[in-house]
Amino acid sequence: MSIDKRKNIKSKQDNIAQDIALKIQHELYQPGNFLPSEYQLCDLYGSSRETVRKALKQLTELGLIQKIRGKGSLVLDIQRFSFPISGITSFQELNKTLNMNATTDVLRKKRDVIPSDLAKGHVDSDRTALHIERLRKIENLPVVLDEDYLLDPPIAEVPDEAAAGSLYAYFENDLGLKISYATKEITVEPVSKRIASLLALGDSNLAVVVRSMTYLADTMPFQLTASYHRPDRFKFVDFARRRKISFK
Amino acid sequence: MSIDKRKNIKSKQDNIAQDIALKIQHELYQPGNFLPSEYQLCDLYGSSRETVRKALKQLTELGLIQKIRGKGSLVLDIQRFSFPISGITSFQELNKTLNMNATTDVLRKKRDVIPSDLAKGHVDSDRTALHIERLRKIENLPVVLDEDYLLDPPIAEVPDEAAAGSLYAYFENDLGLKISYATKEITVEPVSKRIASLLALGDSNLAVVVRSMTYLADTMPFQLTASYHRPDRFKFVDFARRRKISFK
DNA sequence: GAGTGGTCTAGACCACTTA
DNA sequence: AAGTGGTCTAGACCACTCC
Repeated sequence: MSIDKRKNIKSKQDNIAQDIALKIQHELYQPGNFLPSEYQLCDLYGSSRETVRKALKQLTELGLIQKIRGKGSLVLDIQRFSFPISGITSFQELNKTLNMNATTDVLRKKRDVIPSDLAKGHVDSDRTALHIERLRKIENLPVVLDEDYLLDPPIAEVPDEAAAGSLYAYFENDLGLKISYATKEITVEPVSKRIASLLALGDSNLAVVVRSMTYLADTMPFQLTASYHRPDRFKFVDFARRRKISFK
Repeated sequence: MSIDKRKNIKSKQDNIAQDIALKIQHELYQPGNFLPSEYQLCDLYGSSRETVRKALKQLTELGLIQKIRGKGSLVLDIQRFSFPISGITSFQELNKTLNMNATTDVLRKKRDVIPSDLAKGHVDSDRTALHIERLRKIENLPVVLDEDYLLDPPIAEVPDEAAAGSLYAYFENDLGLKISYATKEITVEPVSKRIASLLALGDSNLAVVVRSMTYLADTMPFQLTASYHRPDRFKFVDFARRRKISFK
């Protein structure tokens, strides 16, 4: 049994899932049609059925397919709404995926104390972190103000290019961090005059605030973020499955 | 089109997941501690390791645990947040889980044409559906106005008790429908005077609008919903994991 | 009855953590 | 070295759909 043990991080099931996902995206498999059966996929990828099924599970969670017993795996029509924005996806990744004409102004990159509304219940207050403030514009209109606070272990410094580009690419590819999960909270709140003016809110002072805390695979928190969105440009799209676990 | 009215029989992995979830909720397994190892859980539940692992996968997706290679499955501290509201959870289910003092006024239950902003891109316009309008109050304050449109196949009628209580319980337990997934979209928009007055918005006319489309396991859509939330009472909490699949 | 997905098993080998 | 989780396998049996 010759097994490929090069630096490929991805598992067999991940490669299968990625391959099918791309075929769906490029419409080799089209919405309303069924994927090849699991046994056929076993032949196609030279793997066992459980491995194929784990790959299909990922596509199911993403909302790309729906499995129907006795029939097959139906490709869903995901084109109608924007792509699964849910999960953990950075602005820069979205920009590339959706081909938005977006720019980023880095307004600040300094060590600051973490604001209490962000630190609350997550990390010690009084703790300092690398504060990166970025204004996102689309078609030259300000739409999002991101306030990131990066905790020192594990992030000591961030190059200017990474701040202007994709922080996540820098963390994952250059620092080798394993970003694992995040908690997110969306509210609508009045904001300071400074923020209102940066977002060009006009007479109103209401913004959509997305506060999130992002963790590494070893459960170490490394990023606290507050994103302030213009209400009229804010849109959150989600795909969700009904859970089988209930809490009584 | 026969509708399966049998009770859903839970699989072994579901029972294991449910059992561990309850033990976490009741702090038999506490945040910061590790669950018994997978092999120990095999003994405990008399099952194979893959089955135990599928159960743990569910808990991982829910954000209840984080698996760390070489160490074990760490129980996460989810208490700080409201419970995972993400997924598909009805107001009534939340009410029970969180012990809110909530009431529901059914304002309307009639067959209506589906509004175009909801039907758009999902179902044919001009199609009629059972329209249920409900005002949700917490501590006697209006917080959410739900506009539900239930498609006729598969939902012909809804008893008053179900409308006032939990629609989902009626669909799943009485009609035997298998609710499977939903797409959701959150925006902030100006609303009509009627809605503004029902929500007691005062001088403002901005509400948070959550539009969703819910589907059955056979991909048949059955529910279109627009929920109008008072901005100052709106809070969306989410747990998300980094996806391994990328779209280039 | 043939083909599909749903579940479960027992075992194997690997990578990582800890002592 | 022992214990943990990560992955993959080959096979089994079941439930459902469609002809």
